[in-house]
Order: sequence, then C-alpha cells, then structure tokens
Amino acid sequence: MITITLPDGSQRQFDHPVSVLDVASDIGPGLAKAALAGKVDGKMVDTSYTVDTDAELAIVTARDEEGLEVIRHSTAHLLAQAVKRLFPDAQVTIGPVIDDGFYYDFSYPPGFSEDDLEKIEAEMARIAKEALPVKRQEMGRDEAVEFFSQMGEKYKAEIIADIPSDETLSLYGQGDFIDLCRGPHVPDTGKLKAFKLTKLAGAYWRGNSDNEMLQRIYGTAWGTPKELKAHLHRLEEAAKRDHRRLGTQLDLFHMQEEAPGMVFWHDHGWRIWQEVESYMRGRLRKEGYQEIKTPQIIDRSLWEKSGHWDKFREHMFTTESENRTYAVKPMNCPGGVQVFNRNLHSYRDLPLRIAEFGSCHRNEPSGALHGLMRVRNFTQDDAHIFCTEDQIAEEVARSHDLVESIYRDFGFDEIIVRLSTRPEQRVGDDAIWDKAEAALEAVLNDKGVNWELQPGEGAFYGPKIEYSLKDCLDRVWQCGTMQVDFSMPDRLGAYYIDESSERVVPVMLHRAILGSMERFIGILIEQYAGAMPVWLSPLQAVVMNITDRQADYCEKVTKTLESQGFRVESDLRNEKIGFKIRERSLQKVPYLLVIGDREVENGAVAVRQRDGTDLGAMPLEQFCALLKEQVDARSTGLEKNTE
RNA sequence: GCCGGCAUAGCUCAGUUGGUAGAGCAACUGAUUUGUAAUCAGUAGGUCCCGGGUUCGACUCCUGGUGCCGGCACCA
Repeated sequence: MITITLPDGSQRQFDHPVSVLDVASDIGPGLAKAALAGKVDGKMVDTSYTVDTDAELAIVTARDEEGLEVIRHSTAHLLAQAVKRLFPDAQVTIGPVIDDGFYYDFSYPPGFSEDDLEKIEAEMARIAKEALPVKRQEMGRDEAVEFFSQMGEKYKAEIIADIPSDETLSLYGQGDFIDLCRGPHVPDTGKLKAFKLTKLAGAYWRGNSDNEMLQRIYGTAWGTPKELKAHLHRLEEAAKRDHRRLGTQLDLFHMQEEAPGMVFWHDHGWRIWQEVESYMRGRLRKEGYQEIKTPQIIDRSLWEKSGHWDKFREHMFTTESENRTYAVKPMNCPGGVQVFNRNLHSYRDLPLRIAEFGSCHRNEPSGALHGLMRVRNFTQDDAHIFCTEDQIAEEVARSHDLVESIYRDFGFDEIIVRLSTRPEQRVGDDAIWDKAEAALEAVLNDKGVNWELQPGEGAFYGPKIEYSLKDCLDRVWQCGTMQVDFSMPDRLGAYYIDESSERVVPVMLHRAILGSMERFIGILIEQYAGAMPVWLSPLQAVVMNITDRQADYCEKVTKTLESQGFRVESDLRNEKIGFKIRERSLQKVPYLLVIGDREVENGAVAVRQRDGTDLGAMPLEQFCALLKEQVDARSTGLEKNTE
C-alpha cells in the first residue's frame, strides 16, 4: 500500500507504484491534462516518474512558478530541436532558464540573422503541434561523452567530460532530438503553446572572450498566450520609462556622435544633478567629511606608482605635452592621497574622511556604453577614508548606514548588496585579503543584510561591498561601493604617526554612495518614469494665466515662490488653459497653478497636482507651505506616475 | 572589442522594383483672450550618418568607417 499525501493534506492510497500522471488522473482529467511535472518530497520530477513508497506529492502546472520554469526549460529544448532541424550543422551547447524565459547557445560559425529567428520560431510551433512525447533516459558519464561525440556534438561532450565520472546523467529525447538535461520536462511538446523568440546575440563559449563566439537565441515562454501577451505589454510599458527616451522628451540631456559616452546636460537635467549633488554635500558635512577637488590630468608617473598604469593603461585617455605623458584621471584616489600626504597626520586625526565629486574619464569598450548608465566621462561621489585597522569595521558600518539612509531618501527600498572577494590578479598577500574580506562580511552580517557573494569579483587592491539598483527592465547596475584597500596608501607613501611616534601606513577605504552621478540620475529617471519627486523636480510649479488680465499677478506669484527658493516659471503665452495644462503635464511638472480673475481677486492660486487631482483654490501662503512640506519630506509617494 | 540589428526635418516615423524626399508634433508668423490634457490659418525647415564604388542616374545596390540599440566580454 502506498500513501500519497497531497499539498492540501488529503491522502490517496494505491496498492501499486504510481506515476505522477496516474495520481493526477486519479484526482481528475483536467489536472492530468494540466500536469507538467511533479514535486515528490520537495524534489521536481517528470510526470512519468514512478512513486513506489509513501510520499508527499504536488502536481505542478503552469500556474506554479516551478511549472513556468519547466515550460521555459522545455521551450529551450524545443528551440534547440528546431535549430537542429533547420541548421543541421549547428551544434548545441547550453540552454538555461532565466527570468521570464530562456536562452540557448549554438555553435554555428556562419551565424544566424534576424530573419532566421522567424523561421526557427515557426519550426518550433510546428514541433509543438506534433506533440512529441518527451522521454527521459539515464546514462553513465563516459557513455554519454561517447554518445555525444559520435553525434558530432563536441561542445556537449566537453561539458559532460567535466562532470565526475561516477555520476549517472539524464538525457531527454523528443522525436529526433536528444539533449543532456537534469530535467524535469513537460510530458510532450504539445504543452508548449505560448513562447516567442526575442533576441539574437553573440556569447562567448564558457563566458570567456578568448573562446569562440556562439550564437545565443533568447526567448520568453509562458503558460498561456494571454500571459505571453501581458509580458510583452509590460516590456513595452517599461520601455517608456527608459531614461534615454525621457532624457530627450523632458529635455534633460543629450549625447552625440562627436563625444561618445559623454553627456551634454541641458538646463533641466542639470538642475536634477545640482539638487542631488547639494543634497549629498549636506549629508557628507553632517557625517564629518572634508571635500576636496583634484586635477583632471596628472602625470603618468603617479599612475605608475598607484598601479593603474600597469593594469588599465589601455582604458586611460592620455595626452603628451613637452615630452611628458599625462593621463586624464580614471579615478580619484591617487589625487586624494596627495591631499592626505600634504600634511603630517596624527593617529588622533583618524579616521579622516575626504570626499570629492570627481569627474573621471575611462575609455570604456564601445560595446559597453549604455545611455547614462555606462559612460566614458562620469562623476563619482567619491570619498577616501584613512583609518587604522581597528577602525575599519566602524567606518564600514557607518558608510553602510549612510548608503541605506540616502537610498531611502531617493525612494529606493530594494537594494542589491553583494560582497566581491579577491580576484586572481591582485596585489597584497593573502593574510591581508583574509582580514579585509572578513571585516566587510562581519559588517554585513552584523547589520542583518541580505547579501550575496561574488567570488573573484573584487578590485585588484581589495575586496568590496557593492550596492546595486535595478533599471526599468530589471537590469542591475552597481551604484554604491565600499572597498578596503591595504595597498594603495603604501604605494603612494601615505602614513600617519602613531602613539609611539612611529610612522604607520593607514588603511584606505574607497567608497561611493551614488557611484556615478550619471548612472544614479539615469536610474532615478527610470524609477520615477521622469516624474521626479518634488524636491528633485527641475520645475516644481508653473504659474499659468487664463487671459492677459492675470499676467501681472502671475508674475508676482512666480516671484514670491522663487524668492522662497522654489523652482517656478510663469507660462503667460496666449494659449488656452487646456493646452498649457497638457503641455506642462507632459513635462511632468508636479504642480500647475491656474490663475483666473477669481484667483486674482482673492489672492489665491488654483492648484492642480501632477496626477490630475484638482486641489482647488487656496491662498498663496498655503501653497508655499504645501510645497515646502513636499520638499522637506523628500516625499516620493504622494502621486502616482502619469503618462 | 565580439555577435545581431538600426541610422531620413528639432522629436516620432513613412518612403513601393534605383528616377535627387513626405506626415504628425515641435518651431516661426498672424488671427483668437480662452477656467483644468491639443483653437484656427499660414510659413519655414533635409550633405537622407560619413567616405569610396557600381550606374545615364543612388536615400535605395556594393564596400570601408562612425555612432546608436539588444546581448556577450569588460567595468580600477
């Protein structure tokens, strides 16, 4: 007797071993049809899997997150099968599930074109219609290597050869196609009916740029056509928040061919920048930072000392003059250390926190550039904290709190925190790295932060904590960073005098909170879809008259608001009020003040909020107070975004 | 840098098999003085990304660049 316990706690008895599908059928024909896989005692299995002991079982359908994963994984196989049918010379490699979909990498030297995607997708639909049963079989490692080698699939064979020899592997076959896979998979290809190939890209074999470039095909897959459609619609909506599109629409900035990866900030964009910068400056002052400014171009010798010349020379902009070579600074730390070195420091001065809004130039690979997110000229809200080893934990903790508090002010709740540890190429011995990594990890754990480890991703001089945010398409961008550096101060001759009058090399913490001003503003724009919170809005209110009769009064209102430090404009054009409101709404101005004869008479302003809400007429003083409250609170949640 | 795409007016885009370009919005001018998301009329605006080539003729075809977009690699 076998007892199967279902998720709702109910039990079913069988006097013989049963497959997942049997159980589903036993429950009902609808479920049997919807069954994509099963979960037996927490483990995902095929519907054909046989249960021969008492177990907990859940039938997995397209409604479950796991079901969607199965669909996506199976659709990747479907893609591979279609490609093999149409391009027999293509070799398969790997095809994992990713957010909302999957991809599959093929080796196909002639390369695919965009047109090929359509053909492949059509072939996939055909195979799905054939409803080919998907069958699992097992094989020993060596046997599997032999199997795929004979098929001419050398990439598959190579992958399998890396698996320990005593492992048994599973293979999944459907019609004329077979692939190595852990599974589970849908019972037959007919279960796949809502997918779309989305993009074609190159990707290096095993992620290494020394290797061959493969052809990667991305796709998305869902349980129903309706879900697929909704997903595509979400992508369209997200594209409307793209900071590059909004940058043009809202006249914030532009870029042009003559200065690739560099930004021309327009008045409104620059107002956002200045507001962000002055806010940061205020926070830093309170945290006991000094602020400095260092030269844009510095002799090569300093970069040689710091080690950057050796490692990053290819990516530095250089210039020659009178037989000397200079580099446009790619980072601020060597300059910052010069300021530190200019004075003799006592241990009593530490920690010494020195900030700089430093404009850096890096000749990034052309393919890396991406709007404001990845540029060649960016300004870091950089700082270097010189301290003793004992002070590291405290300083890292303080910076961490500062990051969290500042991100909150900007309206970000979801921060991705990662710890990147020693890379292969590095300076400093392992004992030092041990200490530095432990220090960072300890702070994150103390703070109860949910963080993720990125082994080997640290800087060449030290490990780092990275604080990342997501853009409108959920792409992750690193913003803040905290790096422990035991090497640079020594290389650049920094020291302080300790209690016994000895010279000691300080530890240097590199940290940025926003990271790059450009990137952070890019993310802000996408976060708010261009409707910046009042305190950051380039224009906080526009005063508009209905007829010429109210022009003087409008000017007076504007002057009053300006004198209180608000960013305000009059719109006295001879246009209908509806037209002005439309235009300014599209500009996402938070408050529109409509002035007609009634308002003039009562010394009032009629206030319309960005989301369309009419707050009605109120005395000017009351509006001033409202605006002030918004600015002070850095309120972000008041309104919903409007298109 | 690598793979795949794209590049036409300030912006968003049309442009059929090669016959020297068009719309909407914006801009400018005039009329209109208007109460919460588009008043009407007129005018002007282009080295069709840049350089070579094929052709009687190239926005269109070929070729070499540049930039941008989507990925990969990179990211001090």
